Amino acid sequence: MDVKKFKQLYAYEFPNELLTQIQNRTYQTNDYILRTGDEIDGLYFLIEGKYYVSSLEITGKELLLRYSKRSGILGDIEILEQCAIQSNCIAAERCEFIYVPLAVYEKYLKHDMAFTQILLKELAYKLKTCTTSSRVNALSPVSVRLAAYYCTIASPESNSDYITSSKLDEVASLIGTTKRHLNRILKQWSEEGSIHRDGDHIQILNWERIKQHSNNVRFE
Amino acid sequence: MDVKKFKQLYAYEFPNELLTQIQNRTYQTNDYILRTGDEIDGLYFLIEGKYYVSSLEITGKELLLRYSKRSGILGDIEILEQCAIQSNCIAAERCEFIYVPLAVYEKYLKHDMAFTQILLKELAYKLKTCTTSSRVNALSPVSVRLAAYYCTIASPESNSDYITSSKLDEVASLIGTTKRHLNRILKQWSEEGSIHRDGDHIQILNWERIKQHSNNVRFE
DNA sequence: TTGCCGAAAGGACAGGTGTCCTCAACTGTG
DNA sequence: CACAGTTGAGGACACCTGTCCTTTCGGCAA
Repeated sequence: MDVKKFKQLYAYEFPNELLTQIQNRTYQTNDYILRTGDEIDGLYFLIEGKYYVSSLEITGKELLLRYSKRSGILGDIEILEQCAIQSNCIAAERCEFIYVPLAVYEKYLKHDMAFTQILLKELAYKLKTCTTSSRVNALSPVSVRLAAYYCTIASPESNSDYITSSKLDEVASLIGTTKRHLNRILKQWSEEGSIHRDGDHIQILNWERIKQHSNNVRFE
Repeated sequence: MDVKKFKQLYAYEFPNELLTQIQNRTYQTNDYILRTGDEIDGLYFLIEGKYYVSSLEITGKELLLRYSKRSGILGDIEILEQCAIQSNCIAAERCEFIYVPLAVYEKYLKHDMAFTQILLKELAYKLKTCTTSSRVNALSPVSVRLAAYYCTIASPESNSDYITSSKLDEVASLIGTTKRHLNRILKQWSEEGSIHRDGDHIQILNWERIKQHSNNVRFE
């Protein structure tokens, strides 16, 4: 149980009597953590890894809503609004969560001021970034969004200039466009020498240029 | 002081000793309630009227983020994230707010569980709708957004089929487009007989058709 | 090896949308 | 009344982007 890590990240210590009831949950890359429409069963606190949140359209299209690494909470909206899961939450890499069952929240933590403050902070943060990205998404052309996407997922620590194109198709739907269009943009970037395509991999040759394309937009 | 109204809407009663410190604030149509970049001074609880939240782009473009009537809180993100005001909040009609100075929140209400729960609920609700509209906005053509806009602002109670086009230009930037394009769409709707343009006013002749155009999207 | 199949890339085309510009109507001033 | 300035509508054009379709290529079975 990584409660130490949890304490570090969220500045909160669970009461001792609850320790037996909270769990560790681990997900591998591409695992679904939450699935749209399902019922929520508790709160998930990210303590390691990275995940993304995407939502399905009426039209079958998908849209990347948020990217989270280090400290991020899942299930909060659903529990507070008492609604079905709003979006798909998928592990972008191996993820570890501290899982608090809904019953534990309802019975104890709901009345715990310090804990409530964590949720409050998190929601405010999410809302702020959602607002930003809403704005940006609505007004940025695909090329900017794609560049922003690369800038976002390229963890500064991972030195690999290779971005495993986890299916170009997938990337496309994540930023709300089509593979066709991504190809167009990638071709253009290839021609200007900013990237090199190598089968399923895309090698960024000129990060500066890509950052420039991204226009400072990030999916945080 | 409309604390009764407040209690009704938010199911919370201020401690007696705070009653002298909270205020009533009234805004007329088109008044700015909050202005992007300013410092936040407190929490605003809507108890009467309607306002909208819009945000300015780097490019100078504007985008309608949210429309609120009955019960809506302003200033929460800013206070919790300790940041400058994120968006412009403007009265769409005469608005009344209960205003809680920042100091009062910090000193008393921050530690009040019931009050914190209100904020928590509100944030969850906002986040949920923001997520929805983000999705929708990113994938709906302007015609849908315009229809949705009309459907949203046309309060069911106001029988007037006239929508004061509070400057077509303004509407355009609010839904993230240009006046030119709105003209195109309005002309089309005119031709199909759904609306009638009459100077600065737009008369909706066929609400059903407009609702159809709106594709069930709303800016709530 | 040959041929079929599925995936990926890209060509062609159309529709949505922004920009720029022109024309017409309206307003205020002399 | 005449004229200049302002504002709104709409024409022309170009670009962004999605859809559909063709071509190419690698893998796999006969």
